[in-house]
Amino acid sequence: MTKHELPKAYDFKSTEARIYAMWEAGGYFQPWNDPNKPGFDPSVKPFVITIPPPNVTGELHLGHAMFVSVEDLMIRYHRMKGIPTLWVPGTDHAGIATQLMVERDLLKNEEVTREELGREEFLKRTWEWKHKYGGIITNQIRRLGASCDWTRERFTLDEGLSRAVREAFVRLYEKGLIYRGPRLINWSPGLKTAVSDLEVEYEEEEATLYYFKYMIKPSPLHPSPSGRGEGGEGEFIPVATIRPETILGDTAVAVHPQDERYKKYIGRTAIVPILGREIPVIADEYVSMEFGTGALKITPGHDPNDYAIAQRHNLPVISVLDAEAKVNENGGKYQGQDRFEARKNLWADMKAAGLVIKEEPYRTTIPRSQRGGEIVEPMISTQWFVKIEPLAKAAIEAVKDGRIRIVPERFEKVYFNWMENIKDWCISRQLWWGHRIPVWYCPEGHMTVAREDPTQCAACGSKDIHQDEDVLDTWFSSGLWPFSTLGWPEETPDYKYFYPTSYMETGYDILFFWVARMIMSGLEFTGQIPFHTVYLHGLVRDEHGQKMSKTKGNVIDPLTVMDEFGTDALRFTLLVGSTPGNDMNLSVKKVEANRNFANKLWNAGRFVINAINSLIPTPFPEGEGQGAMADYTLADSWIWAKLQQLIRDVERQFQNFQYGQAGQQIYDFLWSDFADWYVEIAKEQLKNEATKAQTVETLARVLDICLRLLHPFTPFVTEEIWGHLRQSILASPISSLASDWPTALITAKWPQPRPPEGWEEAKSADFELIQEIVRSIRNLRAEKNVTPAKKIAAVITAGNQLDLLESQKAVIAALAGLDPSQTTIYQSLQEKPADSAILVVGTVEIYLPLAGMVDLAEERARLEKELQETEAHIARLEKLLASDFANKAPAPVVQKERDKLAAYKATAEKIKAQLQ
RNA sequence: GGGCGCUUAGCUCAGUUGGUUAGAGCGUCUCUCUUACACAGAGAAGGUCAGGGGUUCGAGUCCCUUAGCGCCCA
Repeated sequence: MTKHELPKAYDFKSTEARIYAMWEAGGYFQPWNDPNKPGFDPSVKPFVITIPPPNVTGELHLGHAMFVSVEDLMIRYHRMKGIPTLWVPGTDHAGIATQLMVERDLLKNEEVTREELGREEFLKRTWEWKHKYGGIITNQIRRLGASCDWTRERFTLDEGLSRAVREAFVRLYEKGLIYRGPRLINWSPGLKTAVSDLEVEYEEEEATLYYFKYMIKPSPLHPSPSGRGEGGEGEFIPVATIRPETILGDTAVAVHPQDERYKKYIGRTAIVPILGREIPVIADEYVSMEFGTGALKITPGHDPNDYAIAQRHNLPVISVLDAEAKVNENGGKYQGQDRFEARKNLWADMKAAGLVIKEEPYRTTIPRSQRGGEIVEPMISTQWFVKIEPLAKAAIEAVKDGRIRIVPERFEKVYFNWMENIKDWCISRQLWWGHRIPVWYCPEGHMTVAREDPTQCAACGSKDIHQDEDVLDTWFSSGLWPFSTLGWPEETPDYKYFYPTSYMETGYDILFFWVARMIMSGLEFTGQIPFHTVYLHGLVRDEHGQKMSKTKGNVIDPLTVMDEFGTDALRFTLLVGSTPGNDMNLSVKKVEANRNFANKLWNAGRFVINAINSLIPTPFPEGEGQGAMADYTLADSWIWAKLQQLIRDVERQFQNFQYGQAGQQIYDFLWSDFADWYVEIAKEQLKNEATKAQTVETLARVLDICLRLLHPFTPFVTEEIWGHLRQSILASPISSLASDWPTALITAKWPQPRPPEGWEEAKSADFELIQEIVRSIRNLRAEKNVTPAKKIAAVITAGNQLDLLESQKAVIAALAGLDPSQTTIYQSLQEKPADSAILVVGTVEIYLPLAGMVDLAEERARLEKELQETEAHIARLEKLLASDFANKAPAPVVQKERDKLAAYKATAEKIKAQLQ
């Protein structure tokens, strides 16, 4: 038996990797009830989370650290409760991000573009890239302590998941819920692909509003007001636009039907500047008379609102831009020019032609690509879409009827609002990295949509078929994640047992991207909800609430933080500093404080372990130290009662998703109650052979439970200490204490509260009196600058608390720095000691003879001040109790106030007597 | 324009069925290297809980309203 000394400070660097390897090797991350193994019991309900898959080529940021911390906490909690627990890890292929990264790399290192390389070669390179860098993020997630089942790790481009994607696509197609056609979509000219509505971000920016004349074609039917010429010469409608280049695609000018200024032009013909194309002037209620000039140019090919108007009026749709956002053949002499160049040139030409009215600065929202950052161009393009309404309807229902609960609840409203206004989802992307759309075309124009790659056209049998060039939106595959990772569409044992999953935990910023789509897909494809609870955490910001960004330079790298303070410190900070759905501000200072907490825990552990090791290895008599209350000291009883309350509180907080609150309470208990009070008293109790054994046992039990409660928050340090604790106990006379403990804390049982036994309140009240006495003495010592090392004498009158104080004399003396041999306790005194400072705590009076340090006048002043405060309380409480409060408030509440009043009155009496 | 959130100590934040002296960490000030821990211990200062109104015996907590900040959707 070796009892090597533990280091003075917790060394996370030498601990974390070793502990993680131990867990993984021990198979602890796998569910104990596994449908693929013998002895499986299908009747036991599992707890399951599928990880929100990070980008395979991504690197760890605080968003990852947050979700891993929260999910690992949920998983560890349920695992310790004895529930078969599965956390499925994995990554997604992140079509755009990954493709961009590989393209950039190719250009830099080999000076080739993907087009030069060709699709097949490019994909080969991208897979190479994935194999090389794909493990980075998962290893970083391991570093966070994630207890996920790595044997079930998935990737969205895996064979199985690809089959799921195909199955999903084909099923939707067969149901008529997928269609292909030209529609106005968001085009990213930088990425040269369509993106979905969600991938466009709108930001208010400085822009220019260009005012110009839409000339009305002269007409003999409408004589000119000036009376000159054939009529109408020089007439125009003033129009304003942010994007003059779209003039090239105008197919109408619209005015409000009631607008007196322009009514007369309705039905006439306007002339597109420079191009000279003739277009109608139409009336539409949509036009706002107040905005701009009150007249609107209609460009259905490049504006969603205009597109809607065009559909109402059967206007033609003209596209004037190509895939790179350069003007196409419809743009006349501007063909080939970039959209912004064309804007400049066209405007100059219009100016020359006298069509320009003015320009003015204007603030407006500009749509930008979430990925590339360039201005997104609404364009007509042939794409694949999911007809989303029927899916959304079912998804709304699932939340409305409570089958799915969103935490915090307010996000249900956000969810409904989005779902109810949802638009068809553009799922095709003009990328190469992703799931290629399973549709083949033949020269006859037939489409073959198939689960397996076909060899001929399903309609005409032509062998001359080619697959659609596009791939699917990455979110299409991640929407299937909760079930595709479990084997769907196969009815695998995993799928049958672990699906539906339990929680979906992620940031609120991807409620729509993911959670909504997962719910829709889950209901559609599996006929079941994919999870019953959605827990949304907030975003991590810097310490002043600013969004972290590279340009601001305020990014906190979780890896750096972990290097400096340890994983547990970071996890604890993220978990305790946040509340569900609310953003949190993270500062390195906080992480440092929690590093200190881990160290505090470590040292409390060290103390307990040393105490256990100091026990003489002779077993106690049978039955001793097994809960015979009479043997326990007041402090033992108190800490035990406090601990039971803590277990109850923490359990309640976990049930309500109040993890931060739970963590805070454990922190407070460990530091303030256990370390500051109980451990200090234990030091005294350990000196006494009569109380030593029970003290060691209490220390061990309380620490054990603390470690268990804390384990989901700070898994490494707790596992490490618990291991040492267990070893020490097993090698000690109290070995029976740990006889049913497993070998690792990760699977130790979650503490169960004991029902209160009735004595708790009285013991706690007694102990609190002792605490108050100690505090008041310490307070006075500090005030009088008595050095901590100096032991002083005391005379205490205890009144009816004589027995209590006698029994706690050693405790009071030790904690307050009294000399026990010079500390005397009486029920009452005829004559009060001279030259003493006097403290009054309820009915207890404490005389501290501080020769030479007590100034009588000063003492009087101090007591008078105390009396004043006490009397203020008495006055307040008497007023309160004389009011309606006494009749209307619940009896226990009133009684509590009455008791307080009585205590204050007693104190006041004592002080008054002292002042006489 | 619609919706949501936030505003509590110098800073960052807790405070979920309303219970009457509002808490923590960091920072500040005193004292102490007391044999678990100076990544610590003991003590102190610091808040009319954004403003106004209401409900209630009682409001940081519930309702209305104003202001500032932030987010989402259009």
